[in-house]
Amino acid sequence: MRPTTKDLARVAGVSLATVDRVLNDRPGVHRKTVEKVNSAIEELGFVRNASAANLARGKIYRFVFLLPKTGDQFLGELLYRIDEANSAFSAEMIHVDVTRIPENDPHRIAALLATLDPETVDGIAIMAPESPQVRDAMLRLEERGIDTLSFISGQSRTTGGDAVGIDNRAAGATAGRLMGRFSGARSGKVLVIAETMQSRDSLERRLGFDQVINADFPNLQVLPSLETWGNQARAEKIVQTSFASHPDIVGIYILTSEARGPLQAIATAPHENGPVTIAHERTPFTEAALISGELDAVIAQNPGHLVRSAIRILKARSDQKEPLASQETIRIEILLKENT
Amino acid sequence: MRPTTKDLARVAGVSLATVDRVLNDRPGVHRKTVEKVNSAIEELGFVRNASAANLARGKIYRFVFLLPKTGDQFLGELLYRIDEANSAFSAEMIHVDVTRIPENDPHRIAALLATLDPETVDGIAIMAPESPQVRDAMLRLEERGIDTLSFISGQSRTTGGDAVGIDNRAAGATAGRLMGRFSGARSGKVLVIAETMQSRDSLERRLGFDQVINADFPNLQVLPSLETWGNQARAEKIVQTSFASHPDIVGIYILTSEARGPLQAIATAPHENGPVTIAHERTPFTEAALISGELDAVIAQNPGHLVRSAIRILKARSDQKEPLASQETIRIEILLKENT
DNA sequence: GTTGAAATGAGGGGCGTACCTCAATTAGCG
DNA sequence: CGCTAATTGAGGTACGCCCCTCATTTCAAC
Repeated sequence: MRPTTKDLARVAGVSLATVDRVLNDRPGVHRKTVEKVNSAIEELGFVRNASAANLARGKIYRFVFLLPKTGDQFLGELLYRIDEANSAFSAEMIHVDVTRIPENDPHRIAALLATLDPETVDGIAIMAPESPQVRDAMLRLEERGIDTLSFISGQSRTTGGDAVGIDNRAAGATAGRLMGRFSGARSGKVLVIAETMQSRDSLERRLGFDQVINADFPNLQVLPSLETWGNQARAEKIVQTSFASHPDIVGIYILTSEARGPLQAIATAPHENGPVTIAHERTPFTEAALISGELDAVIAQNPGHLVRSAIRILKARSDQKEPLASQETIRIEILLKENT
Repeated sequence: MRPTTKDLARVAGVSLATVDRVLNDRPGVHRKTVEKVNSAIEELGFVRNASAANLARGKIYRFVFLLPKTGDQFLGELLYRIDEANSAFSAEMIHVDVTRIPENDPHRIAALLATLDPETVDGIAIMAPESPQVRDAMLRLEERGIDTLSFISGQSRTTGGDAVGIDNRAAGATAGRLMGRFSGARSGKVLVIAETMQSRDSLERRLGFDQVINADFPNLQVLPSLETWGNQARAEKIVQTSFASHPDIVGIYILTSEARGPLQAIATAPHENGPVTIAHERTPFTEAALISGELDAVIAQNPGHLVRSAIRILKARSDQKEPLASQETIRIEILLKENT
């Protein structure tokens, strides 16, 4: 039988009321008494029954995911996983909501954050490009008692709050290592394609990529990043131009989470050499491309894990507990045809 | 406010007692009445409060991990993660125990399984080489109401029960792909080192490895598997002999979860070419070897994830629920220096 | 209609904890 | 010593559900 508060009271030689006061940090307990209870906890190995506590409290966890309004297949995957988690965690009194806002409108994001009510929301995971407005709004939310979390792409890690997502510099470096090793002894140029290089994430990936290539693969020369701006026609044009002016392209690195546009552009552009092609994020499209051989490797982060991790961290914060660090580290996954 | 059983009773137009009968599959309820309650559940989106239910039931989950008596750093990691999970899940009334048995003694394993009492144990995760005795014992356990799970290395997947672990053929294939790509255009031989090839896991990995190499990398020739039998002196001898008789070794694949012995053997044996070296499982040793460059890649499965996944699956089975498939799939991880 | 079985209702006690009130005891201070 | 403040105890109610008992109603077969 597991020890209960009754056992604690007995062993500590105090009343249930006092045990309760100590367990819940209520005031008006003598220092000595607190210690008596704490050593009884030690002695018995008492662990509070979370179910009973939450039941008594009537505790419901209400979390929000703030996501971009528009997005690619990766975002779709996230939405699906949030939905899935919502069902799975419902029995544990965890409810998750999704709010979507144009991601390039930091003012609107900040405004929305300002309207959140601690009575209605316990915590929020925010996926938004770095901006002072958002960062400030997050800080103010914390002050008002709503936990915040940078989700995937985010505010700089120095905010104090946690962040869920991969280290993009390391992800870029991983892509760089694969690019270098996969292209073997061949010399030539490497094309880097991004939707935009405005974002911190893209910059970090590029940085990591360049570091590895420059340090260990002098046979490769990384070209300036091409930006598609999410425009297919433009993507095809810039890719075509690149192939034309660089006949010695041996590698292509697609920074963007939506690899579809660039890959289609590459497929339609005439080129040779079978360049090594690496992209980010597992989506139905990249998965198919891996199988077919259009892609040689995909650097990914598990969307389901990202979502559940964010939820667990917010829950732990709400419970004033430490999350299990080892469980909440998002791995930089490397997907090949064989381990997809 | 979340709907409770009271709301269900009201909406369905029945009493609390009947709601309870339906929710817990108790007999003596008319088909029509069951339907009334079920549609009320639908209508309200009722989800049973798992905390309250478990509290009322006095439910405690007691699981056991059956692990080998002797093992390497990977086993140590597993033990640590089990301990960690035990603390983390304690508040949710989940208790985990570890029992260790010499893994090559299927009779003793079967005997131990036969002694388990459903009053004391709800489920067990078993890490043991495939054997008819163990498989039968598992089936009998299931009949007696104790859930069983093949853990990491296991009984063939056709047992009916779940299994937690990676697809070893795919893991071997992944290693093969990396070996092929990393060795570039070079031609030569590939050394395969295992502790033993007796186990199903080793065979499957080798199979997957060979398939990929044979299909896509005709420049590589995979040598017969060397077996160290867990003996360091022997490991060094066979590695040395291999290097001596095959001057053109361009790759080394260590099947064994303990890469330490083989790697040390390789380090002490004179060789050239800087062969591509790939091993399995992340341990302090393989991690260091990745950083130092002694290893080019590691194929791994996350020990913490394995442990928690096993626990969650056993819990779900105990609750008669479906586990979240996407969360319980163990990924075949590829670790490079950059994403360790 | 009678009868027996099946179905349903009403109600209570309990799980371990939170949170509240009020009384009782103790400690500290002048 | 008396007085106030600090500390502690006792007890109750609640949370949502499980599980049990006993009575009552409904139904179907005769």
